[in-house]
Amino acid sequence: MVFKKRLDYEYNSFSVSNVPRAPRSIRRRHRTKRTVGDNQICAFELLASLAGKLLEESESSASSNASDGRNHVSIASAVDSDGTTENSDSLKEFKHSKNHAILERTLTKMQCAYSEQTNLDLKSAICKHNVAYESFTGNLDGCSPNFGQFCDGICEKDIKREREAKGLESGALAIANNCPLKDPLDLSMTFLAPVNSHVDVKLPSRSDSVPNASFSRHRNDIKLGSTDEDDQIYRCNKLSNRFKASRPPTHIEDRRIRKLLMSKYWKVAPKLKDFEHCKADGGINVSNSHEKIKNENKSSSGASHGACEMSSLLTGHQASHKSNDSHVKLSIKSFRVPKLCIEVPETATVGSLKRTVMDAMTALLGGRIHVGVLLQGKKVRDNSKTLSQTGISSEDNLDALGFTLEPGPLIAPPPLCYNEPPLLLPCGAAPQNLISSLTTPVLDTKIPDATADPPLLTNSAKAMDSNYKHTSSQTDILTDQKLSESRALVPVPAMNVEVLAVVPANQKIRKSELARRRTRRPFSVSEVEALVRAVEELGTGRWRDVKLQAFENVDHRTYVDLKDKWKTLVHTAKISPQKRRGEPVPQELLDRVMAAHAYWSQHQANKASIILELGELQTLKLTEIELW
DNA sequence: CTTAGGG
DNA sequence: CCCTAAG
Repeated sequence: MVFKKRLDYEYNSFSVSNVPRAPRSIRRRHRTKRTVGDNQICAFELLASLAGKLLEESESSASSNASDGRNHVSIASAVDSDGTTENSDSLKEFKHSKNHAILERTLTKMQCAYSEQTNLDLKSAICKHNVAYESFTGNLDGCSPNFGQFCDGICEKDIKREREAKGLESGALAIANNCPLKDPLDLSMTFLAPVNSHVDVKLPSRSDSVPNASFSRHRNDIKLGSTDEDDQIYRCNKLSNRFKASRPPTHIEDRRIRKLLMSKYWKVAPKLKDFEHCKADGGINVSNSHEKIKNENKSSSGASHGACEMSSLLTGHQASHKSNDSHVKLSIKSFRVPKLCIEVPETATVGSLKRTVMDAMTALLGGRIHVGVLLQGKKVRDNSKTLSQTGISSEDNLDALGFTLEPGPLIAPPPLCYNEPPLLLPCGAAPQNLISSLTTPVLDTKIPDATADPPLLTNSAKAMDSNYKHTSSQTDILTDQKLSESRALVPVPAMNVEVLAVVPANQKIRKSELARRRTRRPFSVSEVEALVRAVEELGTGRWRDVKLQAFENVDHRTYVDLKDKWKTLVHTAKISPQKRRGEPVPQELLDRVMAAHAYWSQHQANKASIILELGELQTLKLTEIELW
């Protein structure tokens, strides 16, 4: 190839190629240590994936699942708190998916159980079952990078510790945990997300309604576990094996996963109708049980009016009282996060699971969510009225005050968080994925740093094993579950159409972009300069080398990116300045681009012409000589 | 994995 | 930027 030819070519005692390529093996070794950023597949991606998968699954129905013998791990975060019988009905539907990992079964169980205690007091229910909550923060205001700000210490382990709402000053919406984390197997998940609402509220996650299962999150981690007292179904044996990661996940792996998810599960268009109605307190249901969703819809009651109530409901228990200074203080103790069922292949990595959950949650919370106010069950639509005029200041009415999370316009959630690793945790804590482990707290994985590779897939097999042991010792059900190959994550949104919009499943959303497209990162002039210099030296056929030489430590610039950029640079240089867009590239650089382009083009065609070329391309010549 | 190109 | 064929 051209490349080799160049190596052989010498002119005036210097080789054309100033940097001979090392043997592949060596180069590879070198590369292995390189990390590729962009691993953090944001929540939305996950969601998208889930949604797609879910939809597909729902159509293909459970039969396929059962028959193919594949096992999936399903995670449900909560059950509706307002005990309506529909829950039980819908829950039954879960049973058909026998192939699902125990977790799902557990969940089902829990749900059923839950339905029986519909009107359980939130507090009592939670405490009774020792459901623990941890919280993480998220930005409801459209997926801002802040989403990743999962602060430690946000967790509230005691209801009494709930902080007082700070009036209308804070724009944060917080979900706090009311119970101590007593059971390591908690599945509850709590969110602490800043929102634009002008009320600082704490919301216990939906877990409040799900006594048996909960997602708990420790320091940015969500733990999965079952608290089922009778049978600790949550067996991680198998799972642990599956999640073993012999090596850190590579960029490629991530992409593979994404590819799989995207290609396989996005094809089936979701039948939104099936999800049109959802419980008033509904949420995103990720599950492959189509029927279940239908049932829920059927039975759903309050959801019919308005797309809004469906998504999430700040569940009651808002304690409020009128202060002396005529301020209305509200303390929303719980915020229901819609049920979140996630199904992932047994072979999925922990990292992918984390991302899946993250995506699901992000999609849920990341959309343009609006806050609705309910008074006496009625929606207060007039934003201009004062609280007192509305009656919200009335002591009597405060108890009847409710908040809802309403899906905004059918707009894809802001992409911000997609690519920006949620890991940019301001808290200073090591960035971590939402869910650090499926098993016990022991699993907490360390996530290197925001810029490092996604920790998602970095769990060491060892750690996993140990964790698993821990878990398995308590339960062994998953043992016979063979989580076979996998399938992509299947998100099954079970909410109204509007809510669905929040999920990437909505076809109106550029699924591809939402799901996997990396964030656009325009090259800066300095980057272009570096690229040009490298290409001048190395030519246009050695992108890997260019990458190594000029962008070695810039993870988000792959050699393909560089190649593409060069392509565009050449194009840019050819078109009139008026047609150029973006940050203007100095003409000087463009000239060099053209020179190098012409130069290396010639070389490719005829290496012998290099002498002539050198004579003509002074800039290039100088650069090369200098480097040589 | 890299390259090279089309999308 | 993505995706893919090719090597």
